[in-house]
Amino acid sequence: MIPTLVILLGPTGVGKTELSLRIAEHLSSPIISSDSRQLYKELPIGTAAPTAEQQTRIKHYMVGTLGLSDYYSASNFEEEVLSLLQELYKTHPAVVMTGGSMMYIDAVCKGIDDIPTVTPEIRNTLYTQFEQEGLSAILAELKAADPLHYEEVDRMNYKRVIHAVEICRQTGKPYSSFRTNTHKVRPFRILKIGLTRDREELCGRINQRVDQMMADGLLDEARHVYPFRHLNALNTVGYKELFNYLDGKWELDFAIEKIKRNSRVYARKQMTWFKRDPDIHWFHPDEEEKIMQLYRDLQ
RNA sequence: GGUGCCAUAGCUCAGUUGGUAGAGCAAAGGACUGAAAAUCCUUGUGUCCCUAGUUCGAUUCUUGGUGGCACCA
Repeated sequence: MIPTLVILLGPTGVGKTELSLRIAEHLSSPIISSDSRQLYKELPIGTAAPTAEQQTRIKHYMVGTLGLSDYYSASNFEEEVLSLLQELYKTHPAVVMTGGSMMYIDAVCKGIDDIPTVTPEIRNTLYTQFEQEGLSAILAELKAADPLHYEEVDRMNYKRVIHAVEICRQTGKPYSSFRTNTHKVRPFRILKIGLTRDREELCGRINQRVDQMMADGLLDEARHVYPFRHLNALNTVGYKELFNYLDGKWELDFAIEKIKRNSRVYARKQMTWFKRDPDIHWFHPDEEEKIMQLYRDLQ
């Protein structure tokens, strides 16, 4: 009997958490979060992480496990979730995973190439160079060290360009030589459930949820992590806007409006990513019965 | 009531020495392999507030309105 990974995915605010609890109850399954920001234990409100009450109802994994300055990546997530699943499948025929971090989901489903982790020294050196000399010098280095990737990469996207050069410097080999583009085979079945709502409905929910977060104390949460605001973990919708308020640059109402807008922008980006995945079965979050039926049909 | 300033894309504004206009944000679409709620790319026709004039031609100058803001009463 091949175990199943039931993945509930969709844009932020669509209603994944609520539905995941019910689906997990039907399947007697724990829940793995595939959300790159719910991992941080200091951000429960702004990331709409499952509440203590919800976590009592269903055992959750990959929530609140990291400190803000901990290094983490999609590859770490892949590795951690795969070994977690191996354990869970000993006692559960199906496990639910839910969250909207597109790349993390893909890392679990397809795997990502084995690329070394960049040392902080190399990263810092390159970013200093980027600030002083601009991107063109780094692009020139990439062209020499990895002409193949130079042709392929989005040369306007400094993060991608710099990362490729980081790998070249660190390994002495071209970045492209690490990219095998292979789709790893998993020892479990994957059922991808996409949740969607029409735009107006989704926007309404996002706005309402942001107001609720503020009522729940998001501002205090942001204030609490404010000293660490330059960390990547805090380059996050809901926090970066409130930091501008705390810096005295924005009015509070304006910051809240921005959080709503940026959440909508994020939701759209998520949909762009998900749309191209033909394996996703799309449902409205209310269609719990249909989703369960699809699961049963697969067994 | 008087004087001055302003009225341009959904929003904030730039600009046209008179030849019907452009940035940022938003919006829409897209990319995405170890920082991904990140990062990046593409897409801008709008009675240039209304009216009358000057002019070959006015969104741009002039007259008179209307609305907003500021100051003076």
